[in-house]
Amino acid sequence: MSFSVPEKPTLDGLEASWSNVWDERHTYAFDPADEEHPIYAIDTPPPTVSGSLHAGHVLSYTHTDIVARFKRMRGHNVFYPMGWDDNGLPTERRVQNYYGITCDPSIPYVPNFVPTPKADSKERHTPVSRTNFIAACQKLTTEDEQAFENLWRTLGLSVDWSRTYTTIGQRAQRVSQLSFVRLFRTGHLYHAESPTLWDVDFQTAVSQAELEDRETEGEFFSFAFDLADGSGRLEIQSTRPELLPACVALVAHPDDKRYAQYFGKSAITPLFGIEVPILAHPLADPEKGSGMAMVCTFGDMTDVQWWRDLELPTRSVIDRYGRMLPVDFTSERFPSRDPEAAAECYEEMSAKSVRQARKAVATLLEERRHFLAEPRKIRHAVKYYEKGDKPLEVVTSWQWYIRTLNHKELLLRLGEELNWIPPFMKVRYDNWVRGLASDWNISRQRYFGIPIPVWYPIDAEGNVDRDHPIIPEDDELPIDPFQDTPAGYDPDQRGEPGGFVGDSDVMDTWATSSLTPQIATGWEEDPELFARLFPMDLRPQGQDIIRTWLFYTVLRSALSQGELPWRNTVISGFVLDPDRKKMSKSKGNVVTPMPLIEKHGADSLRYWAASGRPGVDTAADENTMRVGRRLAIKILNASKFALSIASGRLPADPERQITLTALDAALLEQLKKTVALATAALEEYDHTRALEAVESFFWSFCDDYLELVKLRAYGETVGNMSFTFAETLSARVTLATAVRVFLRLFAPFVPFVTEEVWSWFQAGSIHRTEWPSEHSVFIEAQHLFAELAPGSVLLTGLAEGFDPEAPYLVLSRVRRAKTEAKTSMKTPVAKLRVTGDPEIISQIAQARADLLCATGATEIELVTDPAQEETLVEVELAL
RNA sequence: GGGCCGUUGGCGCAGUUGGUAGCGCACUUGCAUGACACGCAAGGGGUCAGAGGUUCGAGUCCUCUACGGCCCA
Repeated sequence: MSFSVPEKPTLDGLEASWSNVWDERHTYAFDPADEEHPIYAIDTPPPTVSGSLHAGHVLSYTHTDIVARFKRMRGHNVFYPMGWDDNGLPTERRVQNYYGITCDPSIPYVPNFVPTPKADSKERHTPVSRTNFIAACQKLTTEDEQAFENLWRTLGLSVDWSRTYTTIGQRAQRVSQLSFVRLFRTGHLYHAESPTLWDVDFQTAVSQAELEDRETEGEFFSFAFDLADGSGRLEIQSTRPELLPACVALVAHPDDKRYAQYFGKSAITPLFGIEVPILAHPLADPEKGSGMAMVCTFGDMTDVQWWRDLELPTRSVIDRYGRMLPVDFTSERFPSRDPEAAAECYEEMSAKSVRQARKAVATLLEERRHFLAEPRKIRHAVKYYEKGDKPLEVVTSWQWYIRTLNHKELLLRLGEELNWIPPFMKVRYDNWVRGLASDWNISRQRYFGIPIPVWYPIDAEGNVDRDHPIIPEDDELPIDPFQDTPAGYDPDQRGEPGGFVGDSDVMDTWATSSLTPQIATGWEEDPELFARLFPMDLRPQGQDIIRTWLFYTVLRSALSQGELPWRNTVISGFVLDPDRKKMSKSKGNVVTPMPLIEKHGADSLRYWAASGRPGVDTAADENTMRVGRRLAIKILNASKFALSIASGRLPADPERQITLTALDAALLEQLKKTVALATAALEEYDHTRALEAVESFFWSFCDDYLELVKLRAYGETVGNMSFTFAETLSARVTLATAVRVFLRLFAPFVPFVTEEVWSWFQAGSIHRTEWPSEHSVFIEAQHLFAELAPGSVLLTGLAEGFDPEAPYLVLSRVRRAKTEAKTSMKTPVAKLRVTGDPEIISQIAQARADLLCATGATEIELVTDPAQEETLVEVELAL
């Protein structure tokens, strides 16, 4: 066995040197030509490049990398690409702030425009054309992606970087648009003018998954509706009286006895005098306010449901900017009994913001004595866009929807088929699917996204005909309906009567990132590859995006492939700051990884990540990283020591047949058990248990086994004792085997230090070496033996039932005696007597020479006493 | 309001099918010994959030409560 160990091994610089070597040698490349090995395909989460990578990413991506490395060593052809999510609103916002520009589609394109980082953040943003804006987005995301890749390489992720994709790239555009047109043709996608949650600042529609409830101060107003037949009046309580002109009905719960007599009658809206029906609906909450609610088009999504279920008319009063629309109370839509009075009241509100209008209408209600009680301050949950600052409004607009509501059962069944790690995470998916309230709106009124691949005809009068969208053919894709012309039209017909117009919207980012399995595996591009890779094996992801990313991906795959996109999902927990608070930008407690790598080393950071179980929140604990660093250093030193002893010069005259000593054989047995345990744990995605098993075996190897056998392994004469060639060789083979095996068991966790040590004595990457098995341990020992002593034969002779704990106990008791005497471990032992039952004594006898060497005793007296249950070790030091 | 997870020595965590508690860090006391002082040895420290139940026996199963966290209304 030949090897070259640095004089003073170090962890410093391993990240840079080995990540370069891995890159140059394509160590982690997926081999599409390999038909022999089973494929293991990972659907990596594409991180949002407009954000920054934090310790949470390190946790989850390291877990995935451990799986990738384990599977690769188990002989799988691992498909492990990285994606970057650079599409969408977060990127737009970063670009706006970074370059100080804002998109204005009405401005013409400037060919030589070069965005430059803005020095002063307070400076006004410069408006630029849509094309220039998109170019700026592309420039910045490219730079951001490079920084992300560097971090991942430094962390040692075994990604195949030749297969990187982005969610705004050509491939993603084609896949997203292709999926769009396919879903349109199969009826899973539709276009409708319907009430939609709308952010008035961002000027875009928002989907159910992007909602956030926020506790907000509000006022509960109590006012009266007169019954239309003049027989009395009804009390209504509402937080949004400005919607009174938009009222289309009153509803109460069908079982609410207080109101049973009124169902079927009608009432008159105060101030505006519009007659509205009184109806029953189970969603009306008898406990809330007076138990009777007014339905307005639209205050919230409950209104939308009432409006749908009860087939009510539409009276929109709020525009897309959150201002009150003009209303004509003589029209059919707003049939007021007293149009003049209604118009006079509405005059106070028209064109005002929602808040101002609320104030105005409250004043009117007060003046005209419609209030039944003083307004009452309350705190209530109001829906916001998760990135927005103003409450969402419901506006009616044209949007594209993917059907979800009629697929609930299918989606639940697929959730059942998926292997969830940990299993309880499935509940979140089930709850989400059961609670779906609307189809998925994928239109976004933004710029940096994948265009909706649709045009609309313009009729002779110049009206856009949205009922007959023009859908491109598959082979035209990807298209930009702003640049490209539909078949059968000339470019100069754009916007003209009898011509066409492009859909100006882009797709929701999730509409693309829900297709990462299809994008990565070559769907509709490389059918052969796709057939081999899809469905994929693993989806790792955060628990916070089960209802978005996981759910949407399952949906897309269900609708286009009719099956799950992957077989397993590992859900990671959150990273908490060292005080066990959830990290968030607003708290300013976000832990960034690069400084941690610089301080502790990549292996140490990975060790920390590996100590967190899937689904369990884990604190960013530097202490654990220090432990990881200690382990890495120990691997370095112990390996160097064991290898240098094992490869020392041997005395001549080898014996022909050699049997391992009982202690050495027992160590190999322990090694086999450790291999079995770690392998089983990793197969179940329980990397924590695997690491614990390997780690604890390794420390016992260093502290007990190594100490016991080192003199024997040197093969020198110690005092009055000398070892045979066979005894020395037995120790050396065992040491070298142990190093080879535990390095590989550690390799998925700490890839840098294990690769470093491996390179001292083996050709090729450890990460491409076969994972050890119980069966292989002894075979490897034989191979090493053949190298160390050519021509000799190693007999099995593995000692059944030999427990190394027996000699370890004696060693430990002698150490205790020395510690208690506050003396050096080198202190000789004058007398050593062990009393115990016959089995224990016989085991200790088999390690007698090793014990004499390690304890510094010249003789060991063994007393057999079947009555001695607990082994008694008597030590007398030669002080 | 509904759901999920957690509560084990000062801190961070293990505890497979129920059988009188383990690990690491920290702490204390020592040790220059043929790799490692970023080391080694030994030691002290917990009636497993609380109450009740099942059982010969519960950290481990059941019920309730409290506290913490997250998700959804």
